[in-house]
Amino acid sequence: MSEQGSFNLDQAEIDKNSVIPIYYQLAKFFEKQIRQRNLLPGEALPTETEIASHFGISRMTVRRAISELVAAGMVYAQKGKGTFVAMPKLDNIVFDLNNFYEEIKQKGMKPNSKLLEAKIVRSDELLSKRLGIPLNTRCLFFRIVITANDEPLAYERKYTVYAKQKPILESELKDPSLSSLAAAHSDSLPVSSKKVLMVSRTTEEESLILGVSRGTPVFLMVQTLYDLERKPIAWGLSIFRGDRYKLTSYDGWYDE
Amino acid sequence: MSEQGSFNLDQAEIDKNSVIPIYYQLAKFFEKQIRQRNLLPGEALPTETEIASHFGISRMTVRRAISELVAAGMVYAQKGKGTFVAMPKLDNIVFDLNNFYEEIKQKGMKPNSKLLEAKIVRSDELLSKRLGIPLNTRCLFFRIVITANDEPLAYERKYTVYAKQKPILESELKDPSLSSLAAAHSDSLPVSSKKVLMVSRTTEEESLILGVSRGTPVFLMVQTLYDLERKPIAWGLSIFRGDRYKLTSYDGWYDE
DNA sequence: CAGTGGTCTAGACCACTAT
DNA sequence: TAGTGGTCTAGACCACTGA
Repeated sequence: MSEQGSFNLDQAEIDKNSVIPIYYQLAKFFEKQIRQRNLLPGEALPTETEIASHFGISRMTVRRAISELVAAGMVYAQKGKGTFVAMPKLDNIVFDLNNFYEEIKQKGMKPNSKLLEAKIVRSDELLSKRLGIPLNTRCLFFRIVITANDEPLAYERKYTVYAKQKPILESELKDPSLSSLAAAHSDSLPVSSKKVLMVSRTTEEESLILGVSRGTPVFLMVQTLYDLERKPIAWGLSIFRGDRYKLTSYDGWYDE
Repeated sequence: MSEQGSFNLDQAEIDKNSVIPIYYQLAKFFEKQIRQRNLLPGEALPTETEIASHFGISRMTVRRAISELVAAGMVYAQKGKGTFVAMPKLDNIVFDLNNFYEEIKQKGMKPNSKLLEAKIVRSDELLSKRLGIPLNTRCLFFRIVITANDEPLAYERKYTVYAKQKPILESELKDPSLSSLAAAHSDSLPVSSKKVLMVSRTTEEESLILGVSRGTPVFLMVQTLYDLERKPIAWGLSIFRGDRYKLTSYDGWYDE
């Protein structure tokens, strides 16, 4: 008796001779069944032995498939009971602004970054404190504006210790990630990072560069990079226009 | 010849008769070695067969251990070459404000939430549009202030369709998550969620409630919950004081 | 070519759950 | 007790890498 809603193992098309691994095909099958609501939250999946014998595959392969779903948070397993479709976690608040460029592109806009300034500076008291370095240490200083369709979106200022005498390459400006800059120009490798997101208002300078009126609300992100010895080696400050930028996060399995 | 830095398989204390699974002990061992910098980014782990024979365990068990590290992003495997310690991803910008209460507690403060108002309203045009319901539908309306050490931190307004006639319980206010409210009071189950984080300035009302001057920059989070048919069933708006709240994100493996 | 990780099998024993 | 998921084994074959 396997009548859980409209779910049926026979709907699965598992090709044992495919180049695509069996466990992957199987995981995708269950994922699809859950997304299409043929398996509803709380319902039980067939048992591992049942699935294995149905497809004539090893139980270990079935387990590999199910563990993918467990990792994705779509099902949970209970020892001695069975495996069940999970309730989507809807109160996870996770904002991801990984692909700044990608996000802009996805909105059909043309991202670009413009270097305003790049120079070697001697660290003043504040910078020395932030980077944990002696006064007057040589540092690389960058100012960058990120635009979408030629409209300024973000303004970034970044500092990193300038130990090597390597020149600053044009290519480094295309995707101005602080960690690659620090890796290239500082003495040591960045291995950990701290980022803080705050709200703020634009200063006079920021307003001019972003083309907004003074005091406009903005996202302010401060990033500090550390080396193996837990010493800061780079520091950056990014201002994102609040009237143009927002973070979006989706939860749940039902996209359509 | 196994002389990768100060790393040595003999340092591992694997108890094959422990209740703790072997793969778990092994994964923790490698994790520790990486965190303690005995294995550095780019360095190779011993091969799977080497590890297996060293401890007298099956290669599958070794693979299970390593797959934990791969999932954690600490190592990556290359077919035909070997398994290597990864570079920490430092430009992932992932902000997580899951445990609002926990975060406040961790700072040694006393979190609390106070119900300002809870009533049944008839949906006006705007709310009807947001929730995709007819005009004048009965909705549950909440207003909550979250405080830390009696200082207001956030102000939340939440709406959900009020289909059942269940009374509003006091306990529902302790951890006022929109999804549990919607599950309890609307007709259907929330299965997906959209959250948008923006910056804004306080209105007159918000300023009074949060005890800040008008126009103070704030985080503004809007959450919409959807049911299985992709219809919105709840809507909430949260204002976080920008002068008291910030989002922090750490990357990398080296905590100390 | 030998060595690596990726997949898969057909068993096994265990702890746990429900009856 | 019977059935479940969790762990583990000792093999196997494959595709890929580098010399």
